[in-house]
Amino acid sequence: MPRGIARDHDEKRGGLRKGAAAYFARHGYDRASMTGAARECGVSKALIYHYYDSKEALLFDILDTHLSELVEVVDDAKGNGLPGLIRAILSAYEDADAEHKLQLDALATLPPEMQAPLVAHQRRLVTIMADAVAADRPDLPPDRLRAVTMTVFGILNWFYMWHRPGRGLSRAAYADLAADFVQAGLKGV
Amino acid sequence: MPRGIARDHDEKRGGLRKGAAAYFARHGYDRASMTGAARECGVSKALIYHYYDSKEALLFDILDTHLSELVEVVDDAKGNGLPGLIRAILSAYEDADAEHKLQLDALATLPPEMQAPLVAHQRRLVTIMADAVAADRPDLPPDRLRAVTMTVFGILNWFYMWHRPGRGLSRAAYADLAADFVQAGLKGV
DNA sequence: AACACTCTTGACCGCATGGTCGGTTTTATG
DNA sequence: CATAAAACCGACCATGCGGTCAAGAGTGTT
Repeated sequence: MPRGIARDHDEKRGGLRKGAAAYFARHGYDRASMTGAARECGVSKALIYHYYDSKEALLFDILDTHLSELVEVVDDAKGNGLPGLIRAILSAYEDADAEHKLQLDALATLPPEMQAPLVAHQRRLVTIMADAVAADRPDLPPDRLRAVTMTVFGILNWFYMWHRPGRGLSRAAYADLAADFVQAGLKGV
Repeated sequence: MPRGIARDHDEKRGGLRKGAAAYFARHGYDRASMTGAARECGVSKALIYHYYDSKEALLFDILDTHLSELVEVVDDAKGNGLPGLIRAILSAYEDADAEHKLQLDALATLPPEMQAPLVAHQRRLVTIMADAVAADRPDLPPDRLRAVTMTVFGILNWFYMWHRPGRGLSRAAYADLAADFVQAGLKGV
């Protein structure tokens, strides 16, 4: 038997994933070229195609890894109530701004069969959040519960669009503000 | 002097703007081809280039028209307080889902000098919203005022991502819920 | 009627892109 | 040490894109 896969195969792949995610997010997935992503990672384009079958497969791996980690974080935090969830999610985005941005504006470009497992992850996040909201407001009918849940995600998902590190409230300070805002808001609907 | 511009020039241009916006939004601005947009509008690609200098110029006109109308609507509604503003914005998005989506994910692809006037419109919207928030909570320091303002925009801008016409709460019902949520939330920060 | 210009088109062009290929180097395994 | 596959690359290819062009049809003005 000849040599198998390199010992650092997974780390290399991870490096490409991270580098490509940053490049894709900065330029927009569609505009970003594989040649550019390769240069950003310091490798040849052909090497990326050694690790990934296609640009789409690379994007899928980026999003799948990101969403899996997010589900894990949220799963661990669901015991701490709605404020705990909000803080956990904002904190998890800390080093994943690129991946998060990609999720919002490139996921839809994948073919349905690749989208499906990613959407399943998203649904799990939504379910956990909805449960946390329902714990505070068990009286809400389903459609209002869903509306409030998506309202919370709107707040969280919008954060990366306006927040500039080092300016204005810190991430942690905003997490506190958002948690307070949501908890108070919940009493008003 | 020979003939001037056709009487229906502006309507034709408006039709292209609307058709192209829908097509761009459905496929994503970068993926969407001018050939496809032309087919959607029932004209040849060359004709679009008769009305617009470039794909970017077309995008600019779509966004500029949309944001101008939005500023107008918001300006008219700013007398009705925060809830009035929220309802006015959600209602204005009613027939502008495509334009709104484009604003969020394609504006950044324009060159800086084309972005500038559009960003100026956005800033005007933010200012008006911030004033409405400050009217309810004049005690908020600037960075918290800004954070709360962007929180409200997060709620509003996320709406199109999860709402499916005919399912769940109606647009108007959600506008009421969002207004209540924000007003209550404001008391908690 | 004659003109000059707009409106409209199908065919075409140069270029950047996603992806491939043949080859060289490296390395785990026997 | 031999070997077979993995790791890696520069050059290449086909396709689809934004944009152009030459030409015809239609129309307000003189």
